[in-house]
Amino acid sequence: MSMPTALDWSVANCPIGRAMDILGESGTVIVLREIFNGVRRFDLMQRHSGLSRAVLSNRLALLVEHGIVQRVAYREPGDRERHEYRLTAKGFDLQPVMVALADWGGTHLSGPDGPAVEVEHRGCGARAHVALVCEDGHEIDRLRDVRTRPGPAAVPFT
Amino acid sequence: MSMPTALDWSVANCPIGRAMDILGESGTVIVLREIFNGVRRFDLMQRHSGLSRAVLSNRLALLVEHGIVQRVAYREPGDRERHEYRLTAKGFDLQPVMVALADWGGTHLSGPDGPAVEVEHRGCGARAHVALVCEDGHEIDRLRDVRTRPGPAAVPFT
DNA sequence: TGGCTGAGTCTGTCAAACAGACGTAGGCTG
DNA sequence: CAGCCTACGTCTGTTTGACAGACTCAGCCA
Repeated sequence: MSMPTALDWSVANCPIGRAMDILGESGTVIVLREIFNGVRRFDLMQRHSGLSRAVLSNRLALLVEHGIVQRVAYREPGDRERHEYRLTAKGFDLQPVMVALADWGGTHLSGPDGPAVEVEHRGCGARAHVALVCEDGHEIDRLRDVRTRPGPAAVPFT
Repeated sequence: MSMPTALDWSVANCPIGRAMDILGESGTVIVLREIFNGVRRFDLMQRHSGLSRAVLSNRLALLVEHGIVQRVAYREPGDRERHEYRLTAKGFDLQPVMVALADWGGTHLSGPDGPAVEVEHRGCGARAHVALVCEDGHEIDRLRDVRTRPGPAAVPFT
């Protein structure tokens, strides 16, 4: 075979697999959507997302455990101490994933009226979307110009 | 409240929610990873991904149903007719999602040796990653410069 | 004829999701 | 200070889904 591909490499430590171990749990991405949208408190998150309390509680614990969100105590005047959930830097780095999802969903899964949410460039006001760029700075507009290759930690597939 | 956010809008037709109705089923993204990596046949896909046959069968049917992959008949000489699974244009448009996931997983979930898979710009050979750009052509390097806003099909949240 | 391969389907068990009730801590109201 | 309200969970019983592994079936091959 002349073209080596990710075919021949073990999938045990694949970054997509590892990411999906966390994000693939049902509800995780929905929770992240709420937090990216500024919903930080349990109750509002539950009502807004429609997830059951048990699952929301579980997914928040999972995200905290992986350092994607952190649980922060705060106290509003005349109220008892509460906690809210905020993105860490690691969590914030998921923004391209979220925008890519919103982009695809808005393009391919919206009704005739268009998407219910858009992503905008703050200040400029234009719609933002994800693009592929390479480290030499080229913007890649033909997606087929991209392929996967084994990285430093690749292990052959048996 | 001076800052309108996606907070106040119904989530029923949210593009991320709709996307996750498909991609959030456990295994869907793993199947897509295999297909993006060029694995097109049931048996190899099953062995390579580690998914059970039943789930793989289900997820492929789901992806076909949503027009993300198509089932194509082919026949190798001296063999009976078989089928393989290929991305449609709609499926191919998921590439930014996959690259964003690989990017994040490679950065935040790899062992000390680095990621097992990288994405390269074919020809140029440099690593590719996702970036946010706005429709006026600005590259957005500070992610906080991006926010969500209600789109044309937004519905108030009660 | 019987075996092999690719591509699924079936079965029985076990984990997880759901709706909805319950618990609890602390402030507030009468 | 008794009882209520709110925010934030946990518990329970039912049902759905995942998993491993056996079974099926079609067609080529020896």
